[in-house]
Amino acid sequence: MVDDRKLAVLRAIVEDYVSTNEPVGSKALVERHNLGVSPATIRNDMAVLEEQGYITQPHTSAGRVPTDKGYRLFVDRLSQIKPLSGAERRAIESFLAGAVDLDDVVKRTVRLLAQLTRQVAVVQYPVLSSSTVRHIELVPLTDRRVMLVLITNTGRVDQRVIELPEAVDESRVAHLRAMLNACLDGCGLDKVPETVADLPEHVPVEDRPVAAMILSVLLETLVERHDEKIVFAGAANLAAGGDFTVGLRDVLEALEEQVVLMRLLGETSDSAALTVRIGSENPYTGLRGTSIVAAGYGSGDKQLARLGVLGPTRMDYPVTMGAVRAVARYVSQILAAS
Amino acid sequence: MVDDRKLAVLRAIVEDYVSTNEPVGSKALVERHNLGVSPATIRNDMAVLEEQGYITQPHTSAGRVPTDKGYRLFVDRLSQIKPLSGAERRAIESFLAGAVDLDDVVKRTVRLLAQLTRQVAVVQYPVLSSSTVRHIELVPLTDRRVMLVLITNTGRVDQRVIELPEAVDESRVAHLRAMLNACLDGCGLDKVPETVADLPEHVPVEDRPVAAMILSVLLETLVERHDEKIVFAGAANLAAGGDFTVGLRDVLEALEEQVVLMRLLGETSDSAALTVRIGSENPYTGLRGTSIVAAGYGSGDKQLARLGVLGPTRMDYPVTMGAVRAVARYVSQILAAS
DNA sequence: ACTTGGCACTCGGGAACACAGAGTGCCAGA
DNA sequence: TCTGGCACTCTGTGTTCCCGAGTGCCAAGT
Repeated sequence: MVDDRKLAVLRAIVEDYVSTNEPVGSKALVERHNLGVSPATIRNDMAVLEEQGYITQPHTSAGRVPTDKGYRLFVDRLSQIKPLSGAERRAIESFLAGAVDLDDVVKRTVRLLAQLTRQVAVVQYPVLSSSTVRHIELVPLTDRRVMLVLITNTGRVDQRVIELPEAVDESRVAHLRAMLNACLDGCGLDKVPETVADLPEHVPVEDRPVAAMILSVLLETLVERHDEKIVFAGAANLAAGGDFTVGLRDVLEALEEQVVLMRLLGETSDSAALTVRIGSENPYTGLRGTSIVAAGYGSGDKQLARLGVLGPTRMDYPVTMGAVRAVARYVSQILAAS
Repeated sequence: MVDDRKLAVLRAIVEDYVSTNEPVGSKALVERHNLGVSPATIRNDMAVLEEQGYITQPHTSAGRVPTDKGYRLFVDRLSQIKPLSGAERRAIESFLAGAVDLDDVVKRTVRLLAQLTRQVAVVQYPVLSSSTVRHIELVPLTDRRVMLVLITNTGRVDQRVIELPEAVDESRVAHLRAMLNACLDGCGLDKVPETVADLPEHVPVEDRPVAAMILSVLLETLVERHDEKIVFAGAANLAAGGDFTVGLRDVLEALEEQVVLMRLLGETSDSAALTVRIGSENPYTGLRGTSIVAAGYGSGDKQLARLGVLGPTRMDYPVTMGAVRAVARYVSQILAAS
């Protein structure tokens, strides 16, 4: 039914359409690729492919365009991820190596990815729950107010100002701080709730309200900030290729909607592998016409979060996938080293 | 030469053009505004205004459109900043009041401003140099590596990982930390360099290389992060109004170019007042056709940074200016309170 | 000196139309 | 199963035409 030549035709159609952005016809196809058969034969194949739903024609008697299903087949079976050139690899490496802290790593990564793929890049901050507590700091601001700073082994720093129920002097704060660090240093963030559960009982009675308040904020911080933070870059690339003159608005909206982005990147996050979501496979309405290529990254074997790019369905999947995979690997390296 | 009625005509043209987005002709003008004269008279006035460069016609025999110079005159002399409604004020207040830390304040502010003005909002993080050191923390990560965390009175937290020239144990780190805090607590950030200048001499000889390293990173942090951080939101609004179908790319690029944004917001930052920069007054090429309305904000009398919106030259200046001013004030309040 | 009505003129934008070109589907023959 | 040929169907483009909104100017009125 779908023999080898038909697959070759589909591949050729995808490749040509991606590079020219115009519906591709049977004649042009045999000219550009040496398929060894005549246009008429191709036409027959195309008719079959269309019936199967892999390609479609914008109007009667125009060339064919791949459908989402066609792209899917292309990605799954017809294409090979294209590795980056040596020069690109070196560029990535040196660019990422210059990062000074986690924020910087993320910022550089997202820019790099955007530039490399000429698409919109999206990077999720490392998920807290798979990291461990490196240090907890309590900084007295006034006598009824302290700042809680949480530092993790991935270099992430979270801060919250806490309004205390009563005035507390420095030494009590110092004591609480010491206690917190003693309990939690090196503790996995997902373990924190159970670890602190009975902590208030080990505290002098008069300190309990304060301790309870601090712990509740600490837990809140862990939960709320869980994986809330996502950054993107390269929105200008959306306006570049002639695609998206319509729908651009929706895409921009989705990009600013952290929740939507989260779901796009994360919904498949059980696997660290390269994930491609094509057009209508996408859960979000405004993102028909866009595809997402994402990969997990993390230090060592622990997966921390995901990153990827978002672009028109009509994108160069082999190259994009290569870039995303490479960047994910390099970021993992960098993070593992710090 | 430019008498009252001509000014009234200019005002009417700006108002009509802003609301309809179509060149406005003499007839429509007398219909919509009761100017008490005939279209022919208006035509004469318009001819003069055009000669003076305040308005122009896209093609011979089309209506008139304000020039940048025309908008400028409108903003300076013909319009009154429109205060927000009570409901809007309350909404702002409650929305900003929910912020938990500085990051959150900034994030909420930028979203609020974007939503309020239906334009792209831009907020610069408070400039470090006008804040003071609240606390400095050194966290040992490994024996040759510490994390430096700098907390300011505005709630800003900066972090840097430092590679030490030699192994250092906890107690030495604790000692250095104590010393740093003793010296710098409450110190204005702009005063830090001179304050720490002779610090290494007060340190045991064997600690000097480490101390010097830490101080140099601290100074770097102050300088580099000086006012580097800017966030924006509402890019989707660009695609909304029919403006910008062309040039959108440039605008998006500018938005991601921190440096450009900085200059746009900051170049007039000597004054805390409301600043409007219209179209070609703008230093950046890609931003012809866009205007910027910005204001300084800060706690108390100290100006910390600037915020504003960026939109098409054809924007509703009175409303936008009102919104920017109001938000700047509320943010200042919130920051002063924390 | 300013305002007004009248009038001829100028464009831009939309509708109607024709036409070339690319592409298809189908059929009969190899 | 492939191929060449042929008739057919579209889209996109260019042309022409016309309407309407708007202008500039002039001469007359206040």
